Order: sequence, then structure tokens, then C-alpha cells
Amino acid sequence: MARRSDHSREEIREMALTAAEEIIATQGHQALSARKLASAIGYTVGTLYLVFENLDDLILQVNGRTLDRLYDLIVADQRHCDGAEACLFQLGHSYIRFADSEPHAWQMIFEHRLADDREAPDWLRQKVARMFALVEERLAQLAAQHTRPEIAQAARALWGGVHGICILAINQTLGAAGVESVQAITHSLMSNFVKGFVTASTDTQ
Amino acid sequence: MARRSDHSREEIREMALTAAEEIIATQGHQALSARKLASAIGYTVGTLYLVFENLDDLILQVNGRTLDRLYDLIVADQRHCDGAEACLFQLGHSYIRFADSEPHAWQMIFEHRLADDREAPDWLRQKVARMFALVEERLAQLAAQHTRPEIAQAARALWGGVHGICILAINQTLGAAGVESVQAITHSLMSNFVKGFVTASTDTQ
DNA sequence: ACCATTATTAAACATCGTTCAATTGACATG
DNA sequence: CATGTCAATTGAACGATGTTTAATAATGGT
Repeated sequence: MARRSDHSREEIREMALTAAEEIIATQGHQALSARKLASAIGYTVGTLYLVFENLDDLILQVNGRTLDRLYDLIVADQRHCDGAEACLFQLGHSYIRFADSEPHAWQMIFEHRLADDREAPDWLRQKVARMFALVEERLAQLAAQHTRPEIAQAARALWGGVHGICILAINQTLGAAGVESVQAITHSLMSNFVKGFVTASTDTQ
Repeated sequence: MARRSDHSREEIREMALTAAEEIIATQGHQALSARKLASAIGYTVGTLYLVFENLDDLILQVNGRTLDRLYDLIVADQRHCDGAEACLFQLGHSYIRFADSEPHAWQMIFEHRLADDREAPDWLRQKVARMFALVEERLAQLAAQHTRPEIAQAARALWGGVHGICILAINQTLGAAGVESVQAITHSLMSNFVKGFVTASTDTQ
């Protein structure tokens, strides 16, 4: 049994987040409970509530770390592509690959509902905005004739699109067998969209 | 207090599903509980378990009815459009409009997890397949030079894309203000994708 | 050695999904 | 009309959930 000052608050926080990630990865986020998590790190529930405001708060922290891993993977992959178009496609493929490798953690980002319709904290929104920026950057390189708002809108359309394919694939709604098939569908979306976008006149949003 | 044979099993089923839809629409699917639902129809929990296998089963039924309303709306809207392209765009707009008008019911379709990773029942999958077929049909009219598998893949890419924008919009991840803005983003996705798809050669999936 | 501080626990609360023995009402039979 | 069968319905029970909090125990300072 853990004794006082065996671990600092920060250590307990780290242990809890790591244990939560383990539970979520292996059993899904439905399986995460305060008691299970507490016993996984050798403490009781009360201690968790000393470190986190509540379970929602803890899940937000986990989601933040997931977004960080996703961002790191995407950025790393961007170093192994040539040209704006190939790198844009790579963004989508990296996204799919991450969702396939950590489906439960990835799903939790979008399925976690905040109580009372509170909006997500700013630090979390910024982690998302950071990824939108990558897409915008590549799109801007590809379609210089478009205005900045058009680029921004296209980035949302494209990233939303990739995201949707990802969701339906995980839900097995697409009838797609294996990651390669999902990658192919994603590639279809991206390549056709980009082809349309770069040949579009400015007023065609 | 309800007495024996006040309502047939089928009547209770209908009352429960209607009451569940009301709770979900106004308070979200997190607020749906067996006791709350039972008291809403003037019965107790036990009666619910006489009519439904469990809450998961009940939610599946609700989702089925939601998909039916969605399909009906889409089909109805398809009568007021001219030309394959306009009608394809209309499919997306109808989808967004429905999700905006019944966000909680719509979200539940995709967020409901079946226990133990059981797969969705066949009658539910068919309701989804029915809608894919509409997209495929319009795409086939638009891009006759493509093979059937290419059409099928494009339909999944496009519908997944529209779906993803919808999700991110509801999650307020897109920073889009109002339905019109979401419709604009969706239109950007669809029009650019279609432009790319119809001008693509057969081997460009 | 004692005290003040505080980390940690364990029990409590309300609610959840689900089950099931007990009850109660309706209907058929005599 | 009385009686008995049957099933619709109840309500209590079970284990689990998130969250709070009074009690406890261990630490560091004086």
C-alpha cells in the first residue's frame, strides 16, 4: 500500500495518465473507471480526486497526450515526403495510420462529451488547430491562386473528410477490409479533391 | 399505475421508443436511463426488459428509426433537384441539415458501442447501405467512364467526407459558425471532389 | 517528544443496468 | 358467480459507477 510521499503529486499524475492510456488502449474507454484506475497505480479513488478535478478532467489530459503523439507522428512523417502534394497526401495517411494503431485513444478524442455542453479548454483546441495549420500550409503551397479564407475552408473540408472516412472505417460502416483499403479510399478523396481545388477559379469555394 | 393489458407489448414498445427519442433529443443520449424512461411511460424498469433485451437493444431500435427518418428526408429532398451533380450535392446538404436538426439522435448512431465488440445487426447495416446506394447512383450518372468498384470507392470517400465534416462541426472543432458555414464547407468538399473525379482517368482512384 | 500538516484511506451517497421472486389483475372454466 | 390459472407488472436486490468527506496515519518542523 502506497504511503505518504512515496510519490509526488506530479508522479501520481503521470502514473495515472499512463495507466489510463493502458486501460483505454487494451479495453476501450468504456472500461476506464476510477476504482480500476486507482488500483492500477496502487492508490484508492480519493487520491485520484486530489490530482484531477474529476474523471472528465483526466480524460481531457489523456486526449491532450494522444493529440501530442498524433502530432509528433505526423510531423515526423512530413520529413519523408517530397513536394506539396505528396506531403499533403502523407498528412492523411499518417492520420489514418495513427487511428489504426491506437483506435481507442483516437476515438476518445472525439467521443468524449463534456458535461453540460461546456466547451473544450483552450490548450486542447490549440492542439487541434496546430494540425489544421499543417493542412492549410500544404494546401497553400498547392493552390497559390486561392485566398487565405478559401484555403482555410478547403483545409477544413479535406481534414473533415479524412476524419470521416477514418470514423466510418473504425465503425466498420465502410465495409473496408484492412488499413490498406482505408488508405486507398482516403487517397481517392484527397487526390480528387486536390485536383478539383487547384484547377478551380477563385470564386469556386 | 399501469395495469395489465392497458397496453399491448407493441404499444409499450412504441411508447418507450418515442419517449426515448424525446429524452435523447432534449437531453442527449447520456441522459437516457432505464428508470427515467420507464417512468416517462408510466411503467417500471422490469417492464422495459420484457419488451427489449436490454438498453443496448433499445438504442439500436432508436438508431434504426433515426436512420429511417434520415433516409426519408434525403429521398424527399431528391425530388426537388435537377441534374446528377445538383442532386449529389443535395444529398450532402440534406445530410447536414438532418444532423443539425437532430444532433443528439444523429450522434448516437455512430457513438453507440455494442458490448463486447459485437457487430451491428444486419437490418441496421442495410439501412446504411441504402444511403450509400443513393450516393453511388448519382456518382455513376456523373462519371460514366469509371468502373463500378471505382464508383463504390468514390461514394465511400465522399460520404465519409461529408460525415466527417458533420462530426467536427457538431464537436465545434471546425470553428464554423452556424449551419450555413458547415454547408459551405461541405459544398467545397463535394464540388472539388466531383470536379476531380469526373475529369480523372480510369486508373486514378 | 510532540505537534501541525497533509497524504491517504475507507465508507458513504446517489445513480446506473439488470435480474427475479412476489404480487396483482384479467380471463377461462366450472 | 366463484375459483383457479396465467402472465403482466412491480419493487427490491445486486454489483458497479462517479464523487465527496470524515477519519486516520505518516511526515517534517520545533
